[in-house]
Amino acid sequence: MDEKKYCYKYPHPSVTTDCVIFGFDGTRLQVLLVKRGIEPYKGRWAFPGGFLKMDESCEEGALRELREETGLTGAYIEQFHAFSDPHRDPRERVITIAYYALVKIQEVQGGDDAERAEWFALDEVPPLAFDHDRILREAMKRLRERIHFEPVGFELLPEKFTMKQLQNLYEAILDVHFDRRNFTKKMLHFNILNQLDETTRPTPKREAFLYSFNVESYNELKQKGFRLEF
Amino acid sequence: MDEKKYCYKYPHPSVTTDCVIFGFDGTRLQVLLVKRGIEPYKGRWAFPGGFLKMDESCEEGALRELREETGLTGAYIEQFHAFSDPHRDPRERVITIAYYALVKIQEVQGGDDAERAEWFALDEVPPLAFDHDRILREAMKRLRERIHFEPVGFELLPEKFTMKQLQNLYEAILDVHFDRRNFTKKMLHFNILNQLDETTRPTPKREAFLYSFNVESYNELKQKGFRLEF
DNA sequence: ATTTTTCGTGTATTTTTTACACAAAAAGTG
DNA sequence: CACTTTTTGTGTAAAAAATACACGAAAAAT
Repeated sequence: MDEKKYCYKYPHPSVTTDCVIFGFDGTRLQVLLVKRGIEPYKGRWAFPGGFLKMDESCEEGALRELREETGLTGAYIEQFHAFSDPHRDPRERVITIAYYALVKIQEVQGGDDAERAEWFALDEVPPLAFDHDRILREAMKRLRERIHFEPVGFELLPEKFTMKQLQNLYEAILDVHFDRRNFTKKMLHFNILNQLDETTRPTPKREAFLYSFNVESYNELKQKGFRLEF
Repeated sequence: MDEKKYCYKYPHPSVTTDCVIFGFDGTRLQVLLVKRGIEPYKGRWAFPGGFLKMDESCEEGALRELREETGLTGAYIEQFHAFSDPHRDPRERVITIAYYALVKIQEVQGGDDAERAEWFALDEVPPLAFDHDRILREAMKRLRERIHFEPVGFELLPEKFTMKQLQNLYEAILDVHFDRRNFTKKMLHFNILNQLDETTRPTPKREAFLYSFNVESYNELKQKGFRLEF
């Protein structure tokens, strides 16, 4: 029989963490999904996540699940919402604390013990398990706000990137279009980019300058309470 | 004996909601605290909150606790963070989903069955129970961000208010100072204010125009994805 | 009547945003 | 090799927004 040895005077909900993992392929935003191997929603795609242990904070739990299910370690994660509809899980009362992670997509491919994990472009995400469709919408909404206060590119782009990639990223997240020249001008004015001497090696057409983020300048700027305007 | 009849195969944390209630007295931001009547932290001030029931969402739970502990009904609340340090409550593992409420302070005074509730100006908040000091800091941080996307004055100011009150509110939340003339100009350009024919009745010195928010214009503007800039 | 406080208002200057076009680099084509 | 195609770097003029700033009028207190 399954022994139920943890007893309480009042009913307690289960608590899970789920993690929406964002990556950027240079053109489009992507999310990493895992295929569920068990009921409910067996065979459906979902965000990696699972039950919280009693001796870990939600952040620790989210990072652990990330590692276990996708092989990702030390990702940048940020909590964005707790989902608590009493019937969001058909089995029992489960509250999930949702995080989003920003990862460099090219550092994730391969090396994962989770073959069940797969990247999907945002506009090609299949119907998800549980209320994960809603979770994704909320994650996007939060990311869109976040980008005004933090240069999320730090986490999503490779060390070296072109101005076009950076612009593509902002356009993908905010779903807008910028004039190429004005975007460059504005971005450089923030003074948080290093223009490198190198250019793109496997050049597509004409080779472009590479940039990297200047963490020191960014932190300095942030101290003064600035905002990235777009 | 205290019967423990709710049993699970794995340990479950307790889940509570807590609510940081912001009000504005025309000059300063205030928060509503309740004095704890029981251990732990008996006699310390804390945010109203309590255990979540199994058949209610966190939002419902937060609103219920608000009503029970302060008499407030139908407040505007917004979830902002789940606090989950394994030792944040000395008794047992408790995860709290924290909300902030924005209320019209003048509609709250009196009428409360909770005499234990009291308003404190932000810079006069006493040391709080549990990790509520941290919760307050996070709530402020979130409110400060929120104000760039939503006119929080809708909820914090009375129906009719003066431009000075509105300016004081923005200054209190953002902790900055604006030029009176420039603030007025900018605010009116958003076109979400109705200038009323009335002026302040119990006039302090010279009477000032009263304004109200124009919800329709605001919603229109919001649809287009605008941002309040300050 | 005088003083004190708060209110409403406008303009000139600076800064930021926006719109916009051409020449050079590389690759692909035949 | 010439030619075409795609992508890159770059600057300027016009419009809009942000800023700095001062005085006269209304009301209350004395």
